[in-house]
Amino acid sequence: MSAIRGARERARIEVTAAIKDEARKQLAAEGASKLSLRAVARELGMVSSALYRYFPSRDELLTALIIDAYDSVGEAAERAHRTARTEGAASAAAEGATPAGPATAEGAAPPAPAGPAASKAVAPARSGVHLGRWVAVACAVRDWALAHPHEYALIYGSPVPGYTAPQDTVGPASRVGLVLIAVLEDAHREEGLALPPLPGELRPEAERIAADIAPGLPPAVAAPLVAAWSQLFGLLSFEIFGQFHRVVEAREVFFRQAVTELARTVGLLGGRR
Amino acid sequence: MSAIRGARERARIEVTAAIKDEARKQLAAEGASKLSLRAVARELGMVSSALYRYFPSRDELLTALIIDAYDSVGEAAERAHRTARTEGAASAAAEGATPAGPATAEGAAPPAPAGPAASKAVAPARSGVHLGRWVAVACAVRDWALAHPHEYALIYGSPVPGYTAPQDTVGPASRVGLVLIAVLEDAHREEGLALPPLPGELRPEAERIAADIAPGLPPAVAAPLVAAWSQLFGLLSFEIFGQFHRVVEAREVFFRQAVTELARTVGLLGGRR
DNA sequence: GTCTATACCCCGATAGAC
DNA sequence: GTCTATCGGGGTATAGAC
Repeated sequence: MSAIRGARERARIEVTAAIKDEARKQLAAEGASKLSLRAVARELGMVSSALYRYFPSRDELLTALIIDAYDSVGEAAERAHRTARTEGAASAAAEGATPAGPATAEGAAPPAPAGPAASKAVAPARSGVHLGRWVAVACAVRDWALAHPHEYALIYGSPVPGYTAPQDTVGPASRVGLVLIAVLEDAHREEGLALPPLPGELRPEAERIAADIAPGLPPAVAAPLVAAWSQLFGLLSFEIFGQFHRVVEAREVFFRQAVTELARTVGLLGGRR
Repeated sequence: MSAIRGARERARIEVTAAIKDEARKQLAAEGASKLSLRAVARELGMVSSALYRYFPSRDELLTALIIDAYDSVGEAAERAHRTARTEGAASAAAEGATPAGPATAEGAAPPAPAGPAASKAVAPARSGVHLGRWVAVACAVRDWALAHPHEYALIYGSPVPGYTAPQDTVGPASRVGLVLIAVLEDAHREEGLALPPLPGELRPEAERIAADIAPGLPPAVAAPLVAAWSQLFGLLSFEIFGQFHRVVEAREVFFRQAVTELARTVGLLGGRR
């Protein structure tokens, strides 16, 4: 009896997955606002009314796709973070503040550690470990976005008109942000952060943000972190949505550099101030 | 005879405008991918086939809307730039580097001019005039976006599936970027820029970008400028598309601060390095 | 849980009369 | 330039038999 129920449940799960897979394909071809249960059913060799046993409406299917997408990019970010935290622990420090792979600084001053005396061992204050994690997470998000542009558009592009995301999406939606917060919290605890100046008029808002989403971070960092979070996706959206067409060609190196500079705004790179 | 032709042309222009207005309304209600000639015609009391005399296809109507939107935001940016350039010439300098309105720094160090000796008159190098223009342009774009969220989504959100923008859109699409370039070129010429470091691996790309879009700027500034341009729209997209929901509350002050920091990445604020 | 059938909508695009 | 009529699609959602 429970075997039967088990089999049924398994079948149900498989069909549900097949529906979502096909729906993702259609997302690519037609866009979220034109996602159609009928077309999905047709492609699956089912009849449209059968789908209603799995998703009570088109919007519920859309919600499932949105949650899956947030979970997918969130998991990519978390995995990159875990990897960078273990394997990268020793190696990143050697790379210094520019974890950019083979060819490093050539014509310009390399990003220097905090103090005016830039000898490497002088202080543990800016090892580059956390910057490396920051860049690794950002690159993981970018890789995900390039591999899943339509799911990216679904969650970070224009909202689907007439559709309002239910509460279930907010948890998955915050996963990438939580990873960025974790990177900064580690850095704050272990090495300290180069606190950006916090103008007085922003102080109440910064304190509210810190209290709400990152109680472990100083307000002077929490507010810039939210800004950097959105700016990271600004870079990605312009690349994915084609605004960089005929403007930026060496996309990856451009991205790495921009994201490294972004790290400065949240105190991960030290420097002046 | 020419009077008749004039009247006809006027009527044609008026009807065309009415069609676009109604289409913009539908953009808000249904989204770009569902924009429908029939619905527009219905709402206008016309019959659908009549619209084909004005727009040969749905995509042509979409193109017209996209061009209008780019022109609209571009003009807003240009107007803000002009205004800041004339009226703000004297007043901005007095404000210093934080052109934020009434309540300025309270609890944090105010953004200081370049050198270690921070007395105001020591050098003309960082007057704040150009920073003021930068912020003014950014705020004008934001005001436009808040006033026209659906047109914003049309041009800076997910691309419309199955639609490819024709060449006619690229001119209007670049207007905002050109204003940002103009701000930096003025600053470069008049006061110099605090050149960000340019890692060697980014150098060829930076030189290409500078040559292509901003021959008047050093490559070390041109590349960060493109990044800042996309990041500016990252801030806007997150605000317009609702990602800041329950995260950022004091949107305007948050934006001004983020955009001011963005100015630092393009050498408009001076500071370390 | 899947099927057929159905009610009741939508769309882009064109032909041809006026 | 606007109309009617039409071709040939599309869609959500439900009822009721199996």
